[in-house]
Amino acid sequence: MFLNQTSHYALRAITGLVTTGNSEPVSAKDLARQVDVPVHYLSKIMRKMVEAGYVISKKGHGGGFVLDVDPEKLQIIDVLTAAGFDIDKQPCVFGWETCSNDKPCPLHPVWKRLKQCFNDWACHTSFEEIRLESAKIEPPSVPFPEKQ
Amino acid sequence: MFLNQTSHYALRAITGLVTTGNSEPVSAKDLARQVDVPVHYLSKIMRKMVEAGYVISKKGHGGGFVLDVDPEKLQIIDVLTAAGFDIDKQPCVFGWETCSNDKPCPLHPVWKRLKQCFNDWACHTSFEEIRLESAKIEPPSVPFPEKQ
DNA sequence: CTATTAATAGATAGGCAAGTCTATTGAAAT
DNA sequence: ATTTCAATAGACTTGCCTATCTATTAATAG
Repeated sequence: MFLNQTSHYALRAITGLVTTGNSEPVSAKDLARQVDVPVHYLSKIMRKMVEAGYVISKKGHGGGFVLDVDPEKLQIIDVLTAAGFDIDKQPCVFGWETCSNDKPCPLHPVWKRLKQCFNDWACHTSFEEIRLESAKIEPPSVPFPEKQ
Repeated sequence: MFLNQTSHYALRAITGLVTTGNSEPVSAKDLARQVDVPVHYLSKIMRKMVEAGYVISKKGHGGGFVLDVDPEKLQIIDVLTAAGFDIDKQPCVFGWETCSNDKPCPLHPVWKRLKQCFNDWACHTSFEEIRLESAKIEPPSVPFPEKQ
């Protein structure tokens, strides 16, 4: 639910980098397989992460992507924003152009509560937390079946 | 943000019915104009609301839709569900088929928190509350400009 | 009865996000 | 130098949700 495919993929990709926690570059190909995202599509998304400064990309032989931030300092909202998500740009449930706190649509107060709740989650969940939580987790027996 | 167009429209439509609070049928045409949703599309959505038993439809001259529940008893989740939304069917961020509390994906614990938060909101917000909140609100000077 | 209003059903079309393909650039290894 | 690996760029295609259109059914008014 929520968010679009691109945002999901972005979260997956960064989670992938964070949990492998390697200083060696991970190629788009490998990362794509690990987090189950189409390679070329992932590349595009990773470009955005690079532009946002969360990841460094190395071209050529042995190249790939390396995380370039302390997972402690990286919140979910950062990745979503880099992927193009903007909570403030999200129109209210009614399509009123003028909808705002001053001129709210009928669902505004209620909708605002949900937004607030989402925002808290996105702003206060770091990838360090995700790393720690996922460390407890055993991956499924065949995590990402090789595609031929 | 969140949810799809259909869910948004459903919330708008029911909000429209609740806030006019009339026992007279409101035609799809009028409701469509009021809440700014394409008529035919709205009709399809309203069908679902009828099937769920939240609305009664009257055909023919003077017909339309009438709310058939106490707004107090109608929660946002009910309308979303009737519109086809199912929070449990929503796949986790990683596409793992097996993802569950037992075999969670790396983002599962964190994602679960968001779902919980959404769920609380959807289950504990009634249309009576929406009605009350929206009663305080003045609609924009030209709420829904007539289309010609 | 007939005309008119309105919901319903199903088929069809549109638009945009998602995904793919091809070519290019860049870096390392041999 | 040359080959090979890998990111980048951008054009192109696909698929699905959204929206529209047409015909049908149903109910009320006169």
